[in-house]
Amino acid sequence: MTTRQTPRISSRKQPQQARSTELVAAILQAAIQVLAKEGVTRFTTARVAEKAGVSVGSVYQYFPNKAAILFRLQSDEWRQTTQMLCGILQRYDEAPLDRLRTLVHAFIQSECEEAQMRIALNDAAPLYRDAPEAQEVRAAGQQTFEAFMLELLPRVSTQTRTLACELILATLKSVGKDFSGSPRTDEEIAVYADGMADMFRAYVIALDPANAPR
Amino acid sequence: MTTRQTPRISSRKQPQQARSTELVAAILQAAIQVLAKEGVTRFTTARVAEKAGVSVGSVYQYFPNKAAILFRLQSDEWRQTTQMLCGILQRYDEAPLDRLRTLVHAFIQSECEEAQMRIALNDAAPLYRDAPEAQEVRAAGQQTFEAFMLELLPRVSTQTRTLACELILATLKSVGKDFSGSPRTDEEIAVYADGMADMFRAYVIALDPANAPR
Amino acid sequence: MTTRQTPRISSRKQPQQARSTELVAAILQAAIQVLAKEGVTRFTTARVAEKAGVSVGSVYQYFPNKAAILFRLQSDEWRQTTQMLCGILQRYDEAPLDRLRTLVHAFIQSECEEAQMRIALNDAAPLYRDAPEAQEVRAAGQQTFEAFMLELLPRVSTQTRTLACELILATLKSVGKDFSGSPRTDEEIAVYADGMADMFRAYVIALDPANAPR
Amino acid sequence: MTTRQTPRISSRKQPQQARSTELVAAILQAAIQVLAKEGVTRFTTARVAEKAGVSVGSVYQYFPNKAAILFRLQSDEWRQTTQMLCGILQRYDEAPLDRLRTLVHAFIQSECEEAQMRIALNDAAPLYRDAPEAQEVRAAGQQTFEAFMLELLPRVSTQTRTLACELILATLKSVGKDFSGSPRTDEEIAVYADGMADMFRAYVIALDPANAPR
DNA sequence: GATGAATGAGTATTCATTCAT
DNA sequence: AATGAATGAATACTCATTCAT
Repeated sequence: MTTRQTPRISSRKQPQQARSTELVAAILQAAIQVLAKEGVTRFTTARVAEKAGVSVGSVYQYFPNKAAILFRLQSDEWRQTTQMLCGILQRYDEAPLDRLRTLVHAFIQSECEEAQMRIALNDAAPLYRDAPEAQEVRAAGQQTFEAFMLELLPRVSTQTRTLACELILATLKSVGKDFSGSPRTDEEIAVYADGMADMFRAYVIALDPANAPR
Repeated sequence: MTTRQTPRISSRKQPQQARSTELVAAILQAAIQVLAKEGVTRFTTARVAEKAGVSVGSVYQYFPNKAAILFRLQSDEWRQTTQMLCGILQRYDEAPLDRLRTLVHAFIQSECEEAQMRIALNDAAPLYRDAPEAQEVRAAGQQTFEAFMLELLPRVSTQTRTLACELILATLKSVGKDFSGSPRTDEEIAVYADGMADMFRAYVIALDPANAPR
Repeated sequence: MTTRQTPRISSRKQPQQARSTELVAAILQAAIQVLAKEGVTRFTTARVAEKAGVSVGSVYQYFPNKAAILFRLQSDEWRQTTQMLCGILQRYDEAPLDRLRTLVHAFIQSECEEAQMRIALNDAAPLYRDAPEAQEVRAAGQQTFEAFMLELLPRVSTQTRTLACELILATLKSVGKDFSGSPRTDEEIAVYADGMADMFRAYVIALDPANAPR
Repeated sequence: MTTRQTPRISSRKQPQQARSTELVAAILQAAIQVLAKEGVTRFTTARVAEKAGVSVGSVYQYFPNKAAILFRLQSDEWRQTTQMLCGILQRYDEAPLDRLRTLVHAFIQSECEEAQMRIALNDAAPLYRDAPEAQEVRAAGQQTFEAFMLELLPRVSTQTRTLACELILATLKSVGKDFSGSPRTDEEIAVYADGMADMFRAYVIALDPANAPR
């Protein structure tokens, strides 16, 4: 395997002034639009700059390269999703399996929003996937979910729990992505999410029958 | 959304002579290598031709464009996988849930083989995804699985069964792809496949408890 | 000026056998169709061969290169036109100026037939223009016309007559080509041809008033 | 007839700064040289860029495609010629038929200048002919000539005058082009232009004998 | 003679990135 | 800091022509 370049992807500078923050926001907004409207293959820095109403130079002032913009878009999205999911998982007043169902619904729904852009962003994965920063962001959300699984499956071996955790998260993520690949109605989304929640529920109960409703 | 072009992807000519078949094979082999070694972004017809030891012109003699090569690679793989899975699903002497477990193992394992190339091929999806030919190939395998699910869940409503079918296939496919994204040992593969099979099993039993072992 | 290649354009071999003659005819017919249907830029030997139902190799058996096909098309057309015009000019029972008018009509009309192909053929001129053979063919028709002009302007100096001859022929040819560039109705063709004939008539009478009707 | 594409041909950006204007000029100059030296078939953006001493990218910064360069060359020439001819036609102190003669001389002469390049440019016509912008430019010059013809043939029916106008302009243009196809001495040019002017003169007088000298 | 597979130079165009202003 | 002109490597695809069978 030839060494493939994995350029640095972090922002070139931390925009601390209001002006800069606005600029970065404008660039990201423009990037989202270009991505949704033109697809990955036509996602160019020039187009982003034009849409953002700034010069290419300015884009390169805040992002070291094209991949960095895409990566930023992706990690912002991960951050948001993670936050949302963590919020749901920590509603300790709801039964764990209910929270899981709620989470599945929320996740699938959010995946289906702006699907066009998400597909394009996903298509762009080869451009930023190999960057080390990408790994970190992805790891973050896992923590909370592991805590939740501990709550759900306290009597199960760590190994089994970890596997269940990985499996459910992976399913949520990949199948959600796959599902959102085609346009869906709210009805379809609800039905699909319910199905997935049912599957997770059955799995969790199978792992520890104590989770079965009395 | 601007109209994105979806070029024809079918083979330019059916190689009926031995010579031609070899050539096509050489091109596809070369394509696999280029894909694995260089990744999608560096997957060019010129590189494929060079690796195959033929001229670019010859590549274009058998494939109308770059996407067609990738699509061919993908559909060949789909065909193989589908065949394998169908073979497993039709072992009527084995208990259905055992067959499902076998299938999961076989699938995950096959996904992890040549992972490098598969990832790259997956990354290339935007290039052939929209082609009509792609839809057809994908639809083919679903038939057999639906028959199998009918065997497994005969008492369940069609709607529910269809949903379960979709869900399980999607999970297999997407989660399998996701899992194979990182290098895995045989041990890891076996454990993961078992976990997934457990999940499917629990789901199926939940849908129709008659599937539970006595 | 860099030396531009002016390859030989004559037929590679004189097809003396019936079979060959048919082949050449088929190729030329196909060439006409390709030219009319696809335009110069898409006029390729492969397309001609396919249309003619022969192999590229066979095309190259009878024509040394692509330009030769085009040149042959052109010179065949010149030959035909020349014959037609000579026929008209030699109707000694008609008044010379009437013959000239008839000739103009016939020429403009013939130019407007198969205009599509003629335009394409004209566009292809750079491909065969420089060939020495092209000169010869063009010179042929001039003879007869000079004879006719001598009949028409016997009392005028050779120099003047030659000039008039050149001028009228050039006008006929170029303006005819230009006029046939746009699609025309029979009515338009007749009117235009009449105009041109009027102009030539006035010119001829001005050169020798003896040509004026009494 | 298959649809042939007709790409946009207008300049990509208006060069408002001195630097840019120079660049455009350099590109056009280079284009003229390449055209004259190599002919249409070897007229490539790369060669133009190299001759101009700029990068291909820069060429594409100012011209959307190759045809646009050729079209620009052609329309610049049309503009110049038109201006010159209009200037001559509006010398109201000269007799109309004298102006016509002057015009013919000027036109033929100008056609014979840079003939090499003009031929090549003409050969390139298929590349820009179909563009809508081309139509407009060509229509412009016609206005002035129509006005002149009205001055010359006030008593003639509109239809006849329009025909004469078309005919004379077409002859000027096409026969001029044809004549300039071969290299010519000043002497030859003068003689030929005189011949053409004689022909026009005779035609105009025939249409309205009032134009005949007393 | 006929075939048509194979060749590979040639072409237009794009786009990430830099850097002088 | 901001600009955007300039760069030029890279890429998909075509097509005239040859030549082994």
